[in-house]
Amino acid sequence: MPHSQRASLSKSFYHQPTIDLAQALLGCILVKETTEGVTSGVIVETEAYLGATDRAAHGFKNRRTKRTEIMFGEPGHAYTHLMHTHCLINVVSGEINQPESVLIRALEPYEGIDLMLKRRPVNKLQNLTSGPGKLTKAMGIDMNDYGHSFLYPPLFITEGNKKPPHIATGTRIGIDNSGEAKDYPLRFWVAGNKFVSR
DNA sequence: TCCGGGATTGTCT
DNA sequence: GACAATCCCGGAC
Repeated sequence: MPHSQRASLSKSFYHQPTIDLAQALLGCILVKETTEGVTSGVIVETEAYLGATDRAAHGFKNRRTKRTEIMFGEPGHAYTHLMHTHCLINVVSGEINQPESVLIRALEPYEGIDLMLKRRPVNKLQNLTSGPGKLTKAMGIDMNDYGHSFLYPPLFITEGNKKPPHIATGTRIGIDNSGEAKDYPLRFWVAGNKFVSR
């Protein structure tokens, strides 16, 4: 059975602490269904953003705006936002009124690779979804997905097949202007995987 | 209304 | 390694 037909992860999965969730998501499958077809990929890289106390997070000091609103709600929803010309996707975590999230930074392509290549032509498969802006374009994820629940199609997450991966840890990418927060070890990836962003 | 900046990527040197 | 592309968001005025 293709992963796109498997059941999504349960609601309780998203209620674990943000750092635990960031690691638990590694090896799971992100699926997006559109009229063009189904695409999916194994999550191989994530970053945790700890909300009120994390200067690098959009929810720092509980800053609540139209953009960050979804993070103050229930975990398990999609927080999409624009960065330069790209759309980035996060999994909302933390309980109500805790603006925390997990950024999905890289995928290993799984289903619908032809469709992903059509949306985002690249020479090497390794470049297809190995970055937060790359994977959203390849899968057709955009601001229309803001606030969508990962429990249901057309955008959802299923359990992976493989055993729990070996997880490597490091500092987050692209937040050099965030004071001491730039040194927090909140980036997680599948050790040795070719599709990690860097 | 204006202005500065950003959780990126691709291209050029 | 450096830098431009490109555009929405949020704060200031």
